[in-house]
Amino acid sequence: MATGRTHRPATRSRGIPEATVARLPLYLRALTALSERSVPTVSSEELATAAGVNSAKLRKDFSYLGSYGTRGVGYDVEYLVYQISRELGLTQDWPVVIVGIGNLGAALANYGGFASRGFRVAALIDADPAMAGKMVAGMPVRHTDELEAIIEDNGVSIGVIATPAGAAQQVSERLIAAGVTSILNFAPTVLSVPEGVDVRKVDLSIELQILAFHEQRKAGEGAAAAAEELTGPATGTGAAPAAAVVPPAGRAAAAARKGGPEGDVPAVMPA
Amino acid sequence: MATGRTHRPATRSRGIPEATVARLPLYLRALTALSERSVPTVSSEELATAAGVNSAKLRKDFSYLGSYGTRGVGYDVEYLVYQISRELGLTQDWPVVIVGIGNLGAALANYGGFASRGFRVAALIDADPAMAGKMVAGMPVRHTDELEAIIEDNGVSIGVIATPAGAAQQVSERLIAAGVTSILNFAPTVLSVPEGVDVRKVDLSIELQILAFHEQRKAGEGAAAAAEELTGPATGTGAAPAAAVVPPAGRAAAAARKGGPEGDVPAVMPA
DNA sequence: GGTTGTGAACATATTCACAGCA
DNA sequence: TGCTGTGAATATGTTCACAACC
Repeated sequence: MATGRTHRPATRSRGIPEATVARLPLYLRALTALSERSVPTVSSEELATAAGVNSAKLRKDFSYLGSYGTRGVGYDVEYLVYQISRELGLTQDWPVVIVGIGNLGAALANYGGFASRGFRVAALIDADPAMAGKMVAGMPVRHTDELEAIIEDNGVSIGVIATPAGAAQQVSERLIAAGVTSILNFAPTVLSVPEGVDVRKVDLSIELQILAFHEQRKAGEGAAAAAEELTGPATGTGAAPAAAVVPPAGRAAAAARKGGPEGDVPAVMPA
Repeated sequence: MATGRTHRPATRSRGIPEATVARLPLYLRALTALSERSVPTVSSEELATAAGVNSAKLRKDFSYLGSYGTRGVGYDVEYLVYQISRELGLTQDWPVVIVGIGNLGAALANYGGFASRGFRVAALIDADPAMAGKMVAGMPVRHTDELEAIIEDNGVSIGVIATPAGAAQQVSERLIAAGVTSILNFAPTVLSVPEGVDVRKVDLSIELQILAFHEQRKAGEGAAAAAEELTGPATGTGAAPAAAVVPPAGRAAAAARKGGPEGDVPAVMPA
């Protein structure tokens, strides 16, 4: 997901595991809710439930930050909120720009969670001259021509791309050239960026496809097992020399058998 | 991420690794682009570059699907498109409902990739009576009262939640009661759902926080290393009995030293 | 020669289970 | 007694490197 920042020596235990980092915001949200209800302390069990993880994982995650709990008691809510915020870099606030103010860009601009926790929308930018000057979420939309100036003037290091796929790569290049080093990409494209720039992507259709995969499994249950029988015992733990799951002759047959309900299934078979 | 579907025997090698499933849509997209350019075959190296992964990983991923390549040649693009589509369950089309037609819901409804690859928006649903009947993305918005009927009539098994956080849990319960078994949740809440229901979440502020974490690291570089010196050698591979990284006395000091630039840093320390 | 498919090595992440401390 | 913090065990994921094959 993150593109740059990959081949660090890894030895020397510096740094928190990526999987842990990805969960810290979850804990922070749960803790903030507790804090608002003035709950003073919380056990790993309770907090884990609220965050939707299991308690051993949570304790291990926290252990990477340091020993912030009290045995027999639990964690001090306020203190933990502070420590996690600090770890995530949310005690400073980060100006961000949103590029591409269509439906999605507007939704992001209006998103409350944006402004609250450490982030501030510095500018909304769109390539359409007709959009320039229009107010969205209480801010004027600015034209792409100003992109570089906006980033430099505001010291923006995080950019959000909500443009159509075709524009995303070029936008990312301009953002990076102007000083942005982290990008959140909503466009359905693989961005290619230089070493040291982090990219995270959010992709609706990928998420849906993953759900469809599991959904299909649920529906298939017995059917899938039956199909498996046809092709041999699926090589348990890999004992046999791993014959292809579907033998070459069976490929075309299997594909042909399955005439998709939609007309868009390619009928092309390999030569 | 996926909530249900966790404790399957795991033995017996059934199924494709989750990490692989998550990349299949990426490959599919890259392959579709090649297909549109009428490229007949592609090597693992080329395809991996297009999808933004490395080629060994891609080959291993494909090996879980079966032996679909030709040594010395590469993969047949059309054939692979078909195989991956089938594996993901995209040869059938999935009716989905979008609940919560605010800015985000509208953005999702308008999202092209939605309709194209195997998914069809069956209905847009909103709780606001004033929204009912309004046209969004060429479809009339329908009121929440109709939710159950819509799901049953259309055989919807995938629901997208784009409501405010407060409404999400209740909406998910109604969706599930009506027959939905997969949910894509855009609301910043942990949904609690019964066994067998898959939930994936997309959360803007989590993504931003993860970026901020890395961004802070970049800025801190030397500073972080220096801070580390103050607290001891960070227990290499865990030889010492793992003393707390910051000793109890140092905690308050460390926290106090770091006066956040913003005024919203909680000054509360644990008793 | 070129490229796949995959064991084996390595790396990361999760879970267990319990010692250690309040 | 209750709950944290963490080694050790396990599970999952990635990468290497090369035999098998076209």
